[in-house]
Amino acid sequence: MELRPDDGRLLRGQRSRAAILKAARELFAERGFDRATLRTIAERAGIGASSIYRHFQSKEELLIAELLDLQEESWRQFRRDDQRKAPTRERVSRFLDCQHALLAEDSDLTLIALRATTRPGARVAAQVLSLNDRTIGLLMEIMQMGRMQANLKRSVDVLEAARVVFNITQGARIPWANGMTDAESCRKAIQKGVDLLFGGLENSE
Amino acid sequence: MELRPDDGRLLRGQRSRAAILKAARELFAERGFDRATLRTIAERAGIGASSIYRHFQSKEELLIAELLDLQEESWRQFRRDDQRKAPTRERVSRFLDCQHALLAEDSDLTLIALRATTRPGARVAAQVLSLNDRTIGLLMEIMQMGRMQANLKRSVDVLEAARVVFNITQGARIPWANGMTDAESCRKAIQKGVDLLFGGLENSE
DNA sequence: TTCATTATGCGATTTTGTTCGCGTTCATGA
DNA sequence: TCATGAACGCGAACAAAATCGCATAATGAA
Repeated sequence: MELRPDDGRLLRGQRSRAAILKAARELFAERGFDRATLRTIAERAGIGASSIYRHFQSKEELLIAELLDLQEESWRQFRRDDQRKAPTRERVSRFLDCQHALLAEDSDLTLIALRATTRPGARVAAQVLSLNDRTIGLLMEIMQMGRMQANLKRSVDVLEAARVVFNITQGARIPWANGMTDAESCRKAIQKGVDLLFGGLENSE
Repeated sequence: MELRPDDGRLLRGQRSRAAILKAARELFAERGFDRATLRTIAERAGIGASSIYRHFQSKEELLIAELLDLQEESWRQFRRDDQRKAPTRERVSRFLDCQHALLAEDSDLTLIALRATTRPGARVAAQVLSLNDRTIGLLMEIMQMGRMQANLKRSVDVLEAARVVFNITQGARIPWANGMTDAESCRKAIQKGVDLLFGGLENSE
C-alpha cells in the first residue's frame, strides 16, 4: 500500500528526523563526533536512542547529511564568481580553496567521512564515495573546458586527471583531519599538488 | 629501579606479546580484521582478553606491526634491482609498484591503517603517520637524486613533490581498500597520477 | 628472610553502537 | 465499523572494545 506524502506518520517521522539531525549537529559541534553519544543525541532530540535507527543506518550517517550540505555550498560559492575564461589551473585552484575554506571550519566532517570509507559494505561508505565522485565530476567539467580551449594538452585524459587532483586533496587531508597538521598546511599541500600537476598539464605553446 | 633486559617478567611479557601477534595475524587472515574479536585472539594466544592491553593500546595496533614489516619488505624488493641511473619517473613508478604488489595481497592492512589515522591522539594514528613519513622520505631521496642528475627541474621542491606523490597513492587506495574498485584499478590510478605529475616535473630539455 | 617495586595476568565492569521484539499510531479499504 | 498494513517509537538486550582494581610472579635491596 502506498502512503501519501502528507500522511501523518510520515510527517511525524520527518519531524523526528529533523530533531535528531539538529541535536546531532549541536552535540557534534559541542563535543566532537566521538564524544557525542547516541543516547545524549536522542535525549536532546526528545526520543529514544534506538529510534534513531528508524531514520539513519549508523551514527556516521548523521554527519554526511551535513557534509552533503557543505558540498553544495562550496559549489555555490565557487560558481558565484567563477571566471570561466580564466586559466584552468586557476579555476581548479579556486574551487579547491572554496572547498577547503568550508571544510576547515569543522575537521570532524573530513575525519568521519574518511573513517566511514573504511567500512566496506556500509551505506555511509557508498554515500561518501558517491559524493567524492560528484566532486571528481565537477573537476572533470572544469578541465574538459580547459582542454577544449587548448588550455590543457589535447592528450590529457580529463577524467583521470580529475581523479588525480581529487586523490591529492584526499591524501593531503588525512594528516590534517587527524590533527597532525593545521588547516593552512593542508591548504598549501593541496595547492602545491595542483601547481606541480599542472606544470605537466598546461599547454606550453 | 631498572630492570635487566633478561628479567623473567620481561621475558614472559615478550613471549605473550609474540603469541598475541601470531594469533592476531592468523585470525585477521582467516576472518578479516572486523570479524576477529579480541576474545578469540586472546583465547588462541592462551591468555585473557584484557591482558592484550598490557602490550597494545588498541586492536588496530595489532595490525601496524604487520604493516611495518611489509613496508620494510617493499623497500628491500625495490632496492634489490633498482637501477639508480634510470629516469626518476621509472624509479618512482617501480617503487610504487613494489609497494602496491605487497599491499594488494591484504587490503585489510590498508583499510585499517587508514581507519587508524582517523583516531586523533591515538598512538596508532601517530605510528601510521610516521610510517607514511618514512615512505615520503624514500620518495624524496629518489627524487633528489633525479634533481641532481638534471632529470628533474632545478626548481622542484623534492619534499613537496614527494608528498604529492604519496598523497596520490593515499587517495587512490581509499576506494580500493573499501572494496569499490579492484587492486588493478588502484595500481593504474597510482601510475596514472605519477605519469601526469612527472610530465611537469621532468626537465624538458 | 623480608620487604618494596615492577611487569604481567585476569575477571568484573563499563561504555557505546547497534539489534530485537513488541506495542502504538494512523490512513485505507471492505 | 473493523481488520489490515505500514511507519514509527521504545525499552531491553546484545556485542565487542576498553577500563579497573586486585592478584601474582620475579627481582633486587635491606
